[in-house]
Amino acid sequence: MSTPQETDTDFGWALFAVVRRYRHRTDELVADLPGGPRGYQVLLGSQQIGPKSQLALAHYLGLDRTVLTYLIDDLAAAGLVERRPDPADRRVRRVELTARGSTVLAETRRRLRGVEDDLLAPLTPAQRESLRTLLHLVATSEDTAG
Amino acid sequence: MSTPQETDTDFGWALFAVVRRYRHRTDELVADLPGGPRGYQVLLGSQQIGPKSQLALAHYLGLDRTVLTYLIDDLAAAGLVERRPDPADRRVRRVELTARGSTVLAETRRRLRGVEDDLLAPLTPAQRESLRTLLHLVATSEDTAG
DNA sequence: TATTGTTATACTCTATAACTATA
DNA sequence: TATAGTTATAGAGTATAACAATA
Repeated sequence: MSTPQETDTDFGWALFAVVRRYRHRTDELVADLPGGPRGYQVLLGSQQIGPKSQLALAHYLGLDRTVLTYLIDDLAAAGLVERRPDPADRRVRRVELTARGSTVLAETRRRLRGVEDDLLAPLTPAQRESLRTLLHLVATSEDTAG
Repeated sequence: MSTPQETDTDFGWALFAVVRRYRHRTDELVADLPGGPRGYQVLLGSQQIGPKSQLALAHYLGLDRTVLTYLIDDLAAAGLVERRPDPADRRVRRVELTARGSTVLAETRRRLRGVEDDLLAPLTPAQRESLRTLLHLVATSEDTAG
C-alpha cells in the first residue's frame, strides 16, 4: 500500500488494452479484405517496402513465409497484388500492389484513420502527436536485446 | 507525393510493431505459467479487480468465459488461484490469488518490468513517463464508439 | 426465464516439415 | 549445398452451442 508501483508494469497492460480496442473497432473495416487484418498488413507492407521478395516481406511483417503464401494467393486472386518474377533471380517473386490494390489500401487507410482519431479523441492534439511520435520511436528503434 | 500523410495511420502500425517485439521478448518469461501469456493476464487481472466472478473477470480481460474456465483450471491445478464459492450467490465462483500465486505474479511482474525498461530504453526518462501516461489514458478512457 | 459456469464440437490460425525450382 | 516459394500435416487457439446448477 505504501509503494505506489502499481502502474509500473502497466505499460504492457495498457498496450494490450489499447490493441484490443483498436482491433475490436477495426476488424469490421478490414473484414472484406482477403485475409482480413493480416491481408491489410500485407498490402500496407508491400507499399512500404516496395516490390521485394515474399521472404523479405515476411520478415518485415513478422509473419512466417508459409502464411504469406496463402495471404498473397487470396490477395492476388482478388486482383489487389501481383507476383512478378525477378529477372535477377528466378526463384524470387516480387510482390507488387496493383492499381486496384493501391486504391483499396488508400481507402482502407482512410477509414482506419477515422477509428484512430476516435480512439485518441480523449487526448489533446499535442498529446496525440506526442503519443504517435513516441510509439513510432519505440517501434523503429534498433533491437538491443539478443 | 505532395501530401505528407504517410505516417497518419502509422499509429496502428507502430502499435502492432511494439506489441510484436514486446511479446517476442516476454513470451519466454511467462512460458512456465499455466496458460502462458493469458495465464499471466488472468493472475494480474485477479489481483487488479479482486475476488470477483469468473464472468466479471472474463469481461475485464476481454476473454470469453469458456476460455477462462480452462485457464483457471490450469492455474488452480498449479495452486496459483482458488475458486471460492460466493455465499451470496451459489452460482458464482470467486477467483482469488493464493499466497503462492501472489508471489509468482510479483516475480513475473518484476521480470516483465525488465523487458519493458529494455524496450523503452531508446526514450529519455521523461519520454518514457509520457508514453506510459498517454497510453494509459487511451486504455482507460471511456469507449465513445458504439 | 435468466445467469454462472462447464463441457463438447467445429472452425481458424499457426508451426513444422517435406517438396519443387532455382542458385 | 543453400535459398525462395509451395504444399501438407498436425497442433494450438478460438468461437459456438448445448448443458447443469442456481437465481
